[in-house]
Amino acid sequence: MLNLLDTKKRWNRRKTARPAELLDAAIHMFTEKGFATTKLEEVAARAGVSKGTLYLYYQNKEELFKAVVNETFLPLIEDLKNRELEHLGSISELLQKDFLQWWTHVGCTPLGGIPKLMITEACNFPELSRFYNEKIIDPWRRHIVSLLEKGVSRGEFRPMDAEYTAWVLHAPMVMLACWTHSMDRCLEEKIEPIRYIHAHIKSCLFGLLNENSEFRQTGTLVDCPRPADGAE
Amino acid sequence: MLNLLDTKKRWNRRKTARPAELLDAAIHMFTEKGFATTKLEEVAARAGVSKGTLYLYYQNKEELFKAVVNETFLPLIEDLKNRELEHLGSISELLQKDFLQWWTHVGCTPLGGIPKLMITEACNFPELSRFYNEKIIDPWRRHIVSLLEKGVSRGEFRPMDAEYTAWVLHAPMVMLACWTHSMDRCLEEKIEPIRYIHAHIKSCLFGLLNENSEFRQTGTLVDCPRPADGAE
Amino acid sequence: MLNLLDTKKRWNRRKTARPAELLDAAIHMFTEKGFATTKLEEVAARAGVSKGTLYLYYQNKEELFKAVVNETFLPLIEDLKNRELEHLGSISELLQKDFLQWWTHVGCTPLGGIPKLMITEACNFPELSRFYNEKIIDPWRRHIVSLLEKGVSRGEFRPMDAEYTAWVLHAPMVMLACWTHSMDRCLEEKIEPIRYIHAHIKSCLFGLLNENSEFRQTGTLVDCPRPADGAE
Amino acid sequence: MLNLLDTKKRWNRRKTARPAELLDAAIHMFTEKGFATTKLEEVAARAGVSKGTLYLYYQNKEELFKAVVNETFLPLIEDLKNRELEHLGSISELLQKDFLQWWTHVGCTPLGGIPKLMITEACNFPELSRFYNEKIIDPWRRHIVSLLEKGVSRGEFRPMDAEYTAWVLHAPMVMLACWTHSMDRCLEEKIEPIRYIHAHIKSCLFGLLNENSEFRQTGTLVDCPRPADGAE
DNA sequence: GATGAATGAGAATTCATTCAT
DNA sequence: CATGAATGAATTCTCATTCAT
Repeated sequence: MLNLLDTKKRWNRRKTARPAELLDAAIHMFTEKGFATTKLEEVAARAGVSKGTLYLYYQNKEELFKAVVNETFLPLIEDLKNRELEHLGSISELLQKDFLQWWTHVGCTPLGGIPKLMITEACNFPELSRFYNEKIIDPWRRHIVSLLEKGVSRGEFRPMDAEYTAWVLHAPMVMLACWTHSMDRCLEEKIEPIRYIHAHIKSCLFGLLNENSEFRQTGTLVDCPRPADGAE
Repeated sequence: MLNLLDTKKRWNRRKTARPAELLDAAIHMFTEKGFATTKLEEVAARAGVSKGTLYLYYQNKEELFKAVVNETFLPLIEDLKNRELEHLGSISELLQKDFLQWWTHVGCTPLGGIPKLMITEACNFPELSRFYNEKIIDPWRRHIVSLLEKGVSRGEFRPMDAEYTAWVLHAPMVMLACWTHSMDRCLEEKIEPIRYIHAHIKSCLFGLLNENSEFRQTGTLVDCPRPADGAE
Repeated sequence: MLNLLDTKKRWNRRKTARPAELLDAAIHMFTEKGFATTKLEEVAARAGVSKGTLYLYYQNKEELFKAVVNETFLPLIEDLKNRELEHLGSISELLQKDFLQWWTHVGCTPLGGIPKLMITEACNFPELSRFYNEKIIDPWRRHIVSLLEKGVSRGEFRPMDAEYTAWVLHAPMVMLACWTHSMDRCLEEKIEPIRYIHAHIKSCLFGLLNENSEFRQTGTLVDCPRPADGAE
Repeated sequence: MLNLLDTKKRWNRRKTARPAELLDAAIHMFTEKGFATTKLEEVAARAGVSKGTLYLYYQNKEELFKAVVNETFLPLIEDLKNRELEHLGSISELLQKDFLQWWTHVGCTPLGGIPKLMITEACNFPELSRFYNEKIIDPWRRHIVSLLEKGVSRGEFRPMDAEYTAWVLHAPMVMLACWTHSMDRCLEEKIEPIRYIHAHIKSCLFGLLNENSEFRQTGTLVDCPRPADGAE
C-alpha cells in the first residue's frame, strides 16, 4: 500500500518534472553537438525516457529546440532590472558584478551553451533568431547601455558611444562562453575563466594605456583601410 | 545550341581551377548552414558542377570541411610577422591597424565565417580543433601577446596579464565576425562594423573611466561570487 | 479498410520473428544474385518490411551477410557426431547416408546456396572465409576422414590418402549444390540430383574399372605434366 | 630516327596486343573480385591504359565480361578431339591425362577462375550461361562421356550411367579450381593440387572398396530419404 | 501516459559511361 | 587512338516521426 502510494506520488512528480528533464537533456545535447547532429533518441535516452515520450511534450525537433531557447533563457532576464535599482555604489562596481554574475549564473552553467547554439543555428532559424534578439540580447544590451550612460552622466565614465560600447563590452563574455563550450573541450590547456574575466574588467575599465602614456593625450585613432576585394 | 555552349563552358574549367572554386562554394555553404546541414549537392551546384565532381577532388564531406579550414586560413598567418617588423610608430597604432586589417582581410570576407564554423563544429571535429588552435589561433594570439609585452616594456602600456588580455582583446573581433555571419543576417537593423571596431579600440586603449574619475585611483576589483549550483 | 487490415498485419509480426524472416529473405537474395548485386531494399521487400527495419536488426549489409552464413549453417554441424555413433552397419552405408542426407537437408534447401556464396565472396570477406572454413568445412571434412579411416582399419576400404580423398568425395556434392543454384537455373534440361548422387556413390565405392579389368591389376598412374607457362 | 621507328613499331604492337592485355587484366579482376565488385578503372589500370581506352575495345562492362568468357575458353575446346584420336593405350590412361592436362592448361592458369566466375554470375547472365554451357561445358562433358562409353564397350570399365558419371568425375576438378580461386587464398594451409588429383584418380578408377571387401559383392545402395521440408 | 517497432524521405557516396581535348 | 574530367543514376544508410500496443 505504502509502496503504491509512493509509486503514484513519484509518478506524478515525474509527470510534472518531465518537461524540465527533457529540456535539460536537450540543452546538453544541442549545445554539445548542434541541432542537426543531435539525435532525438539521444536526448530521450539522456532524459531517461523513450523516443515516443518526447513527442508527447514537444511537437517535433524544431519545437524542442525553440523551447530550449525560450524557456530556459527568458526567466533570467527578469532579475536584471531589480539589481540595478538596489545598487548604491559606483557603476564600475555594478558593471563588474554584472559580468561576474552573468558568468556564474549563465556562462558557466549549461545555459552558457545557448549563445553558441544561437550563433550556430541563427541562419537556419531566422524566426527564432529575431525572437532571441528581441527577448534576450536586446534587453541585456539595453541594461548595459543604461549603466554606461548613467556612468557618463555621473562623470564616472568618459563620454562614449554607449550603444556600441555595450556590444563590445559584452562580447568577451559571450566568447568565453562559446569557447568553453567548443574548442576548450578539445584542448589540453584550458582557459581560466576568472582570470579571463579579470583581464577583461581591468582592460575595459582602465584601458591598456599607462596613466602618463604619451598616446593617452595625443594619440589619434587609425583610419579604416578600404575593405579587401574579396569582401562581400 | 544553348546546350553546346553550356557544354563548352563546362570543359573550359580545368582541374587546376576546380579546387579553389569548390572550396569557395564550400566556405559559403558551411558558414551559412553549418557542417551537418550543408548538402554536398548544394555545394556542387554553387560551384557549377555535379555531385560526382566534388568527389574527384575531396574524398568526402569531412575532407572537404577540413580543406576549407586548412587551406583557406593558413596562408593568412604568414603576413603577420612581417608587418610587425616594419612598423615604427607606437604599439597602440599597430594594435589598431591589426584589428582593422583583421576585419578588412578576414572578418568581413567569406573567411570571416570560419571562426563561427569552428566554434560550431569544434566538438564534432576534435582533431581539426587542435590543428586550428595550434596553427591559427595560437600564432595570432602570440602575436598580440608580443605586442602587449613590447608596449609594457616601452612604458606605453600599463603592466598587465598579457596572456589573458590578448584573449580578451581579440574576443570582440571574433564576436563581430560571428555576429555578422549569424544573427545579423536575420535582423532588420544591422551592426556597423567600423563603428563597433572604433568603440572597441577606444574602450580598450583608454578604458571606460574618466581621466580624473575617483574609481581610477581607488577602485578595487569585485571578488568573484561562488559559481551557481547548476554550474558544471 | 484495406489499409487498416494491412497495418494490423504489419504489427502482428514481432521483434522475435523478424531476424529469421530477414535471414531467410537474405539467403534467397544473396545466393541468387550475390552479395554486391543484392539490394537491401529487395531483401526487405521479400521479408515484407521496409528498408529501415532491416537496419534495426543488422548493422549493415556486411553484418547481414555474415549472419546469413554464421547463423544458418552452424546448427547443422551438431547432428554429425551423433549419427556416426548410432550407426552399426558398414561404413559404405554410412557414407551413402551422409551424402544423401547432406543433399536432402542442406544441398537442396535454400542453405544449399551458401557454398556457392562462399566460393563467390571468399576473397571479399577473408575473415568470414576463415571462420566458415574452421566452423563448417573442416568439421565436416574431419567427419568424412574419420569414416574413411575407420573403413580402412576394418578392411572394408583399401588403404588411401584419407585427408585428400575426403576433399575429393565431397566435391561432387558441393558441385551439385553450386550447379543447382547457378547454371541449372538457366538451362532447359535440369540435372537430376538423385541420379547424380547415385552415379557418384557407385563410382567412388566401386570405381570405374571392371572387376577383372587388366588395368585394375597392372595399371599405373600417369605422371603429372609440367604446368603450362601461363600458370600462376 | 631509329627511335621513331622503334616507337612506331611498339605502338603498332600495342594496338593489336591491347585486346588481349585487356582481357587478361579483366580475367584477373573478375575472377578475384567478381563482376559487380570489379571496377573498370582497376581493369584499365592493370592493363596499363586509361578508363576511356577500355571503351574503345569493349562496348561496356557486360561485353567485356562476355568477351572474357567467350574468347578465352573457346579455343581450348578445339584440342580435345584430336588428342582422343591419337591415343592408343587404355581409356584409364587417357582419362588421367585429361584430368591432369585440364589442370595444368586450365585449372591452375588464370582461366581456372572462369568456372568460379560462371557459377557466381550465372543467374545474372542467363544468356551467357546458356552459351557457356553449350560451347564449353557440354562439349567437354560429351568428350568424357564418349571416353567412358568406349571404356565400357572395351570391357575396361564396368557398365555405368555414363552421362551422369561424366558430371561426377569432372566435378572434383572444377571444385579444385574454384577452391584455389576462393577460400584457398584466405587460408594458411593451402591445398596440394597434384595430391588432390591423384586421390581423385585413384578413388574413381579403383573405388574406395577393398578388392575382397564383402560390400563389393553384396552391398546395396541406400535409398534416398524424402527431401526435407525446407526444400524448394 | 509511455513505449519502441516500423516507416520512408533524404543525404552521402560510388562508379559505369560519355565526350571534349 | 588515347585520355581523364565530368556526369548522374543507383545504392547504402540515417533518423525524425508515427502509431499499435
